Amino acid sequence: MKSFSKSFFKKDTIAVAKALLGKLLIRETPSGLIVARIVETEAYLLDDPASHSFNGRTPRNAPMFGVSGKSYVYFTYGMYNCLNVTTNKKGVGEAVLIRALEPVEGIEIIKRNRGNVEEKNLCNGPGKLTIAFGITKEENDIDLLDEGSELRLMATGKARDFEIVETTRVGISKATEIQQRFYIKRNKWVSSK
DNA sequence: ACATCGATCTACT
DNA sequence: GTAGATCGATGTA
Repeated sequence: MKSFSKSFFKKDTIAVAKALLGKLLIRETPSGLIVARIVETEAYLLDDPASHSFNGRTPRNAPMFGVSGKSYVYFTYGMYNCLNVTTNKKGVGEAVLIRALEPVEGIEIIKRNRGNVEEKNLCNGPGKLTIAFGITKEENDIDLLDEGSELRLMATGKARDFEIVETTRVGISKATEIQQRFYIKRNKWVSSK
């Protein structure tokens, strides 16, 4: 494993959304470490009507307009949280939504957090993976590149060994034609929809 | 004050 | 495999 360079997330958001596939999300919990591989992402750009940042900066989406490489956690459906990684320069409101994870380590903790669900359903959706990782608005706007963070990202140091599928995004009512959802081809941990 | 937005689970077929 | 039920936060008027 190796850390990311700060500049990694300043690249254009679509490139980051693709580059995040195969990278590791790490969570420190009181009961131990959880590690999972990112297998599905979506890019949300500044000029995108489906993006929270489309109508400008507000208290909720402020992390998207801050520096890159931080978390943006938002609450949806009155019961779920979703995790994004901020991208691009300060002042440019863009982010990548993490949609699905493949458990690598700490799967017993994930199972305890998720309750009685099938193994493949543990982290195959943005609301599911935040439950699995115990992520709430407490984890909003934290530095995902700092090794001291309880939630952080790591690169693997390995070359990419999978193909990326590009398709339309899930669960949005605007800009549904934009193909900015990316996932690892033939990976069984990708969300079903 | 009110309209808009969206992920998951359950129960059933 | 799928239809239906579930709610609160947000932003604008």
